[in-house]
Amino acid sequence: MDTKSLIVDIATNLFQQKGYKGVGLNEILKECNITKGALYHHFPNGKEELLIACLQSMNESITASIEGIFRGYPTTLEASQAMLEKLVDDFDREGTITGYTFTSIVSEMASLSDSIRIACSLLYTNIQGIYSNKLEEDGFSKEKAYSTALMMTATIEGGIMLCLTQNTSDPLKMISSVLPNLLKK
Amino acid sequence: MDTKSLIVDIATNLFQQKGYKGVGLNEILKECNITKGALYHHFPNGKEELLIACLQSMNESITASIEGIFRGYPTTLEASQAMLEKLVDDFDREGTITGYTFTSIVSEMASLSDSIRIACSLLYTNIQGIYSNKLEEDGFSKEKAYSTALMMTATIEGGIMLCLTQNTSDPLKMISSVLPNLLKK
DNA sequence: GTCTATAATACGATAGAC
DNA sequence: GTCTATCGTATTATAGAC
Repeated sequence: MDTKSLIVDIATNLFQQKGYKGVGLNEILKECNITKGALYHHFPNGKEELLIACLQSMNESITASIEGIFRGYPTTLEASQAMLEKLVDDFDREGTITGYTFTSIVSEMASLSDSIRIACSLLYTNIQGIYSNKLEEDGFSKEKAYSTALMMTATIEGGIMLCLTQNTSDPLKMISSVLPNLLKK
Repeated sequence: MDTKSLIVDIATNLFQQKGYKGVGLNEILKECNITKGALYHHFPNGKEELLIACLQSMNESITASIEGIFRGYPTTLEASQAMLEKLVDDFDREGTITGYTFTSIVSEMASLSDSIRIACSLLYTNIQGIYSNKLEEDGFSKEKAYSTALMMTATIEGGIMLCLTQNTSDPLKMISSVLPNLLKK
């Protein structure tokens, strides 16, 4: 594996856990076992350039992961519940949720950097698009699919926040059990 | 107004906008027009003690604000839509949402400090309690009221995140319009 | 492409005068 | 109760050797 990918992988993980300002370059370098010279060779504009590379990487892997799950199930309800089950398992195993969104980065940086805000926005658009397409396959009208997909995105995102805050996966479990009501035509 | 309250008020605002790590002491001091000596007199344990005071202050004012709205309307639906309308207005006017939650602090600090995580958790519990009580008044069963209140909390929280990311109040408007479905018995 | 060494600045926190 | 001055450390970033 090349150094640049290694940096992006490790930094991505750290940013998701502690947010952008919560991670120093030294911490990244230490986990990568490299030095400043190497990092600034691959990312001449420093930390913010690295963050944007991480956001793109997350965007691709998260979108691919959700698409994979949604291809594997016939209906939006089944796919969504499988996805939520995965999130619950992740949380119960690791005590945190990485690989679904980057809430901590959004809320921290949305007011500070426009280019980062837009990169985050793109991810939500992609996720919502996956939901929306599947709902249309289920027979929802375009409008109803759009509003339902938005509700799903917001609910799951908020549910993750509640899990992190209460330090239990119960909120996401509850959301999964209530999902059939949300997905009624 | 005394200095301690002034510090809490200004710091609260800054923390909500930029997160905990995103705000330096110097920025707070400058806006307060005081110096380090004054701040450390009122908060001997420094920044983290100040944050906890801010969280308590936010908790009280947010809870009181939502309770006020919920007292003023006969049903959960009407009260919730009034609350969402207020959030939308705030966003359209100020370009950001302060005074409903502290998402940025939660997601940033949940993994780092347990005492802060718990302080954040308390706010969500309070908000959810207000929703839940009103739903029981509406005739919901205790269980149904609980799960519906959780959905409301998650959805609105996620909706705020989407607004911040997309830099538009549309997600919260859409959530408000879909709310009647969520609040069906 | 990676290293070491260093710069310049910002951070949170403390001591002591008034 | 508020000030000034300072400490020690962490921050991002750069220069130059190899």
